[in-house]
Amino acid sequence: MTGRWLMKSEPDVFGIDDLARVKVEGWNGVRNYQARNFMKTMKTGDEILFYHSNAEPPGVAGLARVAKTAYPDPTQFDRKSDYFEPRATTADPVWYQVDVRFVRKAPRFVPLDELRGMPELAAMPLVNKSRLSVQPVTDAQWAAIVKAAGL
DNA sequence: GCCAACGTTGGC
DNA sequence: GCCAACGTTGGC
Repeated sequence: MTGRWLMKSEPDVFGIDDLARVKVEGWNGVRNYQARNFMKTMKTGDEILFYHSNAEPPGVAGLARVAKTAYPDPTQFDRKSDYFEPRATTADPVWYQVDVRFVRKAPRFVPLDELRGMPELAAMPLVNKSRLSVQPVTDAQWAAIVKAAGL
């Protein structure tokens, strides 16, 4: 069964247009255990809603897929990286990433205030003040968002 | 840029 | 194991 997810990214750093350009991106820099654990359960081909956080406005911007399952995030080993993790060793990594492949931009961007107004989404961490940057999406939630976005 | 909400760290 | 202090996320 294909998993469905929502992943947040700040468009000033890496947005849907960046993913469209590079096609495949390693989703590095996740430093939250819950988000990491979700990524570890992702399978190749799982579908991803690409969400723009810290944006004006924030909202769902496009569709992507998991291109490669979880593997150690190399930035954790890089002393010069903001994401350096002193506890991590190559034999025992702490953080993981997946590769994400661009599918398409949303024909219609769906802003957060509209997502908040959709009753199907009331249980989503996204609209419940959670900062969780990687979260699962149920079939009903997926259907509602995909419809609103024209995806 | 502000700051509330939340997650993590570390002293005890 | 508690919880205060601190750091980060992300909407506004």
